[in-house]
Amino acid sequence: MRAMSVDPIVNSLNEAQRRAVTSDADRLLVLAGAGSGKTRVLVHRIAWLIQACHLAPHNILAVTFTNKAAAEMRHRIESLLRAPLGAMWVGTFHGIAHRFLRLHWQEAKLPQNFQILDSDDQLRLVKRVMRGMELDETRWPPKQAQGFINSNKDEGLRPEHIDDYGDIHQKTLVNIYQQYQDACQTGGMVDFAELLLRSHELWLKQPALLQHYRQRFRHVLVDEFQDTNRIQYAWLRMLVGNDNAITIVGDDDQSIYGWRGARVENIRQFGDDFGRAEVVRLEQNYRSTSIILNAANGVITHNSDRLGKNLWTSGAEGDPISVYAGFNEVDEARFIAERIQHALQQGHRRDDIAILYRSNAQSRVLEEALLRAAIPYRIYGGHRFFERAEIKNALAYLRLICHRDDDAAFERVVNTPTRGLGDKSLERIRALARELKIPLWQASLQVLQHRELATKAGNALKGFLALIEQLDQETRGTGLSEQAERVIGASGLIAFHKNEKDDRGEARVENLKELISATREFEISLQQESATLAAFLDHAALEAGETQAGENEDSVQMMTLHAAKGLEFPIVFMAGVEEGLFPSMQSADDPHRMEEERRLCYVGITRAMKNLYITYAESRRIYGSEALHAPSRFIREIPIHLLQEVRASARLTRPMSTFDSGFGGVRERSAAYRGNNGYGGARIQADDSPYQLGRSVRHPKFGDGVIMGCEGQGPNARVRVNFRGEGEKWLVAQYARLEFV
DNA sequence: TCAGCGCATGTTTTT
DNA sequence: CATGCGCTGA
Repeated sequence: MRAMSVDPIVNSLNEAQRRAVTSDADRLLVLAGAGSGKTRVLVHRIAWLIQACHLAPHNILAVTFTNKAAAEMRHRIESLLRAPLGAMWVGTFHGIAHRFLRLHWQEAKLPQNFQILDSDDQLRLVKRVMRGMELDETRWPPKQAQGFINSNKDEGLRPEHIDDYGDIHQKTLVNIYQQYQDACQTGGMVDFAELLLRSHELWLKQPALLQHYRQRFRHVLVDEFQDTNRIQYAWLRMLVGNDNAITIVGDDDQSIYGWRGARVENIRQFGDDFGRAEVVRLEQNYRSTSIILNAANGVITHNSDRLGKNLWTSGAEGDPISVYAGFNEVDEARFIAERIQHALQQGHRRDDIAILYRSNAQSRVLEEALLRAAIPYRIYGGHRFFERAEIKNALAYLRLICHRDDDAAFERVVNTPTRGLGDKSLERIRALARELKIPLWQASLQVLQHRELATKAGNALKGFLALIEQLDQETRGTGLSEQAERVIGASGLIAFHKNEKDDRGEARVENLKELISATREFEISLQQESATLAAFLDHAALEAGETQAGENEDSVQMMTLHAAKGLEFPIVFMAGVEEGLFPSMQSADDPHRMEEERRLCYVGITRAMKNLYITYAESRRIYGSEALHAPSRFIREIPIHLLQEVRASARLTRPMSTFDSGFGGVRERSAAYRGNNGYGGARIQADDSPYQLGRSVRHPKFGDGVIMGCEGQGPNARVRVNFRGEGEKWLVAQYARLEFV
């Protein structure tokens, strides 16, 4: 390996990138603007450390925020070096902290088989603890308590470190935190924030261990440093110490997670705190046209709190940014769908196009518009695979099998599928568990022993305990996938979900089957012997699973602005760019939050490579009622010569011109708009086919529905109808006997 | 045990 | 508006 030339590592880099990659500074801060080759620098620097500085992969630790980023980084390093890097640690903060805790469970005072609690499990546990404290859930929202616990852990604080100011409210929350923590400890459970806090404390209390890792990790590299929170910062600080090297890469202008504890200040603090750092700025952008870049710069310069950086490109100027004012959100969506269709006709791939929005609630109308235009799309976000209820149920069975004391799992499935074990019996078990500070499983055994339950409930409980024991014994020594298959089969979950009356039941059964194949894939991806049930459960908890249906199909990408960070698309639509929505209303009063909104806008704009469309609606239905919003201040912050207003088709005259009125002047709405049917009506159809999109129809068998699409003409036309209850069907017009209603 | 009702609630999200 | 939750009654 050493004989290899380092040329490929540095040749393709620009001057700044090369300085960053080859720097011999112990503390290197790379301020990397959007699209400036951030990941590239990180990847090449690691390769450089290995090949030019002869650092063993074993001595390097690379930390990211998401599993996806970690996987991508490893992959890119390996393909650059053309060698696998088994010994190098690349992972998320949480993944790495977890690894430490697994290796040193004893020193960390955890049971060997401790389990990871995801936020859903955590909330349930918080609720349980609160019920034990007899707190009124309306006065003390469990979600808020959960947030309190997590944000304190993220700050590195234990209950005893929190000052309650003698305030009852605060006192109660601290108390909940304490009791929750006790419950975690007895149950051998660790939540996400705990992974970091615990491993930080582990080093604090075990200097020898810390020393060992300091000797091992000579160089630590961190991606997206602007997203680190306090505990992550402290964790890094401790691991690096005074003698090791650290490279951090980040962009203060892309800090959009302040609301969940990320501290941009960490970047600024880095220099002082770690000792003088060399700073390299990456300002040349390789992604976007200069118009898009200048727009982004125009917006972000309105923030005062910046380290300062100016992106530039040597590339083409490109097309102006299109701004469209929809008269309502349906019209806005219609416009977007129409433009997408146009782009597709020009030969663009659907994958090249993204629609970005501030809040998930916006996706629905957009989705409907794409559906109507028959454009395949994919929505990022929402529930991921391992977070789905049916999957969590199945996993709970598996968790109980390898860990009887897992109370979260116990609670979840003692009565799922329902087996006649009511809340009263359960409460008795919980009470005993609380009293004796023992897990629910053991409490159940005792309750049974003392015959404290009604016969029916008692038998149900006995049956449940026996089922778990039996499955454990039967599947001992069998492979993971076989075990999963057997357990899911015996749990009765399949029948349970099949019987659900919604049409969702079927999908759930499918998901359960997919879970079994996920265990198979897991076996294949690891060596057989390390693919244990416990390992799979960790995997499920730490990687919620990107698996989404239709992932491979070429489709338009829809996601929130947050979810878009780190991605790029030739064509980007930013929808709902209105005051109150984006920037969000709840950020209006706080200048810091307003700056974060602006950074979010900066992130959004810089996702676009060639074409950017900014759209907003003059009127939008929000929470049932209609709201009139002014165009977002962010539009005004873009230099006006970069913008081009897209006017609605000639059929209607706009009541307000975006530019003439100086944004947000006259808000008069003409009667012509009110009269239309909510489908962007007047403008949408010139079609003489009776099967118009959105039209309500009735079918003798399927009942009422709405036309979602139409192919062909005349009697042979095929019509796509979304029936209430029946879902979507394709019908041939001449046989369908559709009635218009 | 489960359906049905009234009520509160309503950004952004990874691990 | 629309969803999700807790509580109530059969």
